[in-house]
Amino acid sequence: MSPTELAAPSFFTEYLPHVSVDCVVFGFDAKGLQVLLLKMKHCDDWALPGGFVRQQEGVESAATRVLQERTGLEQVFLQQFRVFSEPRRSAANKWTSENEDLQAWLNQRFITIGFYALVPFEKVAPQPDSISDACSWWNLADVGKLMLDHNAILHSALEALRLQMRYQPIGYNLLPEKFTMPELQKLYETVLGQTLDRRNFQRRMLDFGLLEKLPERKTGVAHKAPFYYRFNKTQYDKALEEGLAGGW
Amino acid sequence: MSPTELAAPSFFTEYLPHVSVDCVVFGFDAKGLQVLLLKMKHCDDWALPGGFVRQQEGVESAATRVLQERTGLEQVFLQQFRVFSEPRRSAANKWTSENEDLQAWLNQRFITIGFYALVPFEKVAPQPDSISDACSWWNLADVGKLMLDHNAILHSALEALRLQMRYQPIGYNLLPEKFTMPELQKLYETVLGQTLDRRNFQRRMLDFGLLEKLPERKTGVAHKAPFYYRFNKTQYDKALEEGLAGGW
DNA sequence: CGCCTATGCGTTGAATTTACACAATGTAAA
DNA sequence: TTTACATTGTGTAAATTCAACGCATAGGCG
Repeated sequence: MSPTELAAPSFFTEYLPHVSVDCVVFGFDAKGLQVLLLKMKHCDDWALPGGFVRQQEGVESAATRVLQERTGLEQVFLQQFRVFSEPRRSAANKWTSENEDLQAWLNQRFITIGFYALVPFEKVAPQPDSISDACSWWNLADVGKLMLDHNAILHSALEALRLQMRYQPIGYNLLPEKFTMPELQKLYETVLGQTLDRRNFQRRMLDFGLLEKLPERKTGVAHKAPFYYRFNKTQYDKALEEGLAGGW
Repeated sequence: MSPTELAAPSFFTEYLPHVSVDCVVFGFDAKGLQVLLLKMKHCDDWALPGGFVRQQEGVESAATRVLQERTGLEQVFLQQFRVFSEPRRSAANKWTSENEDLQAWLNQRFITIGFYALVPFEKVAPQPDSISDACSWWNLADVGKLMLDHNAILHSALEALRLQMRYQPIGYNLLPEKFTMPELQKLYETVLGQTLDRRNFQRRMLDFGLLEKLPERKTGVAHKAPFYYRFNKTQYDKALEEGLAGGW
């Protein structure tokens, strides 16, 4: 081996061994709740976007980096929710690659730190990574069998998100800056998986004191045009810190 | 090196590198909420009980093993709540030991998975580990500066516990099998850090349907003797699964 | 220009939460 | 023994919150 080969960058020197991060990226559009998935090379499975932790970074940075690379977004709402570490979860790893370093890296046992992210659907430009050949949104209801235990991770993320909604507001990261009350309600109904009374929902949301009603109405819409609202970021962040009162 | 030395057990072959678990063990007695801490050798700091993850075990098993070794308890309520991974959190590691293997191991960068545990105070037999020379309960209010970022971990665990109380019952793992309503209330007040109305508390707890009133009263107590209660384990576990209604 | 659908705003009764009142019990002091 | 006192058991009324529903209005569409 030549010195240059010895000095060649390796996954084993760049990243912490045995540790990965996986991100459940939620987006929201008219069709409902969407999840960002990667189509893995050399196999039919889709997988959650994931990555590894550099020798000198924290897991949040690693997840932020993954998110930036897959979505192009700099600022995302990111929340770690659980570690998945059963030894057998990695047992199915049977990667083959011309790159021996990569192959050995991927066939390690991994413990993975699960994050969920809430991102503005329409601002995302999905980008596959080096071991996948596609990256795209999937409607939550259409997601099939995923790689390894990624179905369990996805399911767990949704549970964590539903729990979070009980005491923290959501929406700032999932909706465009201006949105209507029916759109906000649709978001809540979709994530919670239940319908809510239109009038009680509106009263409750307004009572939280996070919304600012704009003077303009949505245009080009059939029937009565709803007003636009936007979040008061100051109040919103305060509610994230201190929590909301009740919950659904 | 002889073959036997090569085959000698090493932390690096037994455990996953860079990964640790730390446990915030909560107990409860008449003096309030207690935390189990270890006095580290060769330094004045106290620390949370922690350990490492074997090559073929999950992080929950690792934490359970740590708990078993420090408390003697087999069955404990254990909940992972966050990963602590800032690179600089390990920067303060300056362990020295005659055991070079151990020294190199301890001076790695670690990401640690935080767990909190709820245990029956009076059944615990605290046992120090190999790198500590004492293991004992501390009243939460008396805890001073801990090793590394363990103060932050402890604080974060308490926050997670308070959050959990909003939608899940606690007490089964923190109280003796038979307990009085004032004892249960004291537990809630201590963890939440606020006083609660005695009569409303009782009504609410009973309405949850988790308690069974026993025909006996506490004896040897000044003033009116309160009845004993115990948890209905079936209902309790159901509530852990499905969550409670409201919250404080 | 009326029809239909969805929004804005409001009302009412039920359910829950909160704040107290009062009797009962057992210890300890008078 | 009696009395005082602290604490528990049970109940109730007011206040607040929650849930279900009514109705007028706006705006596109035939």
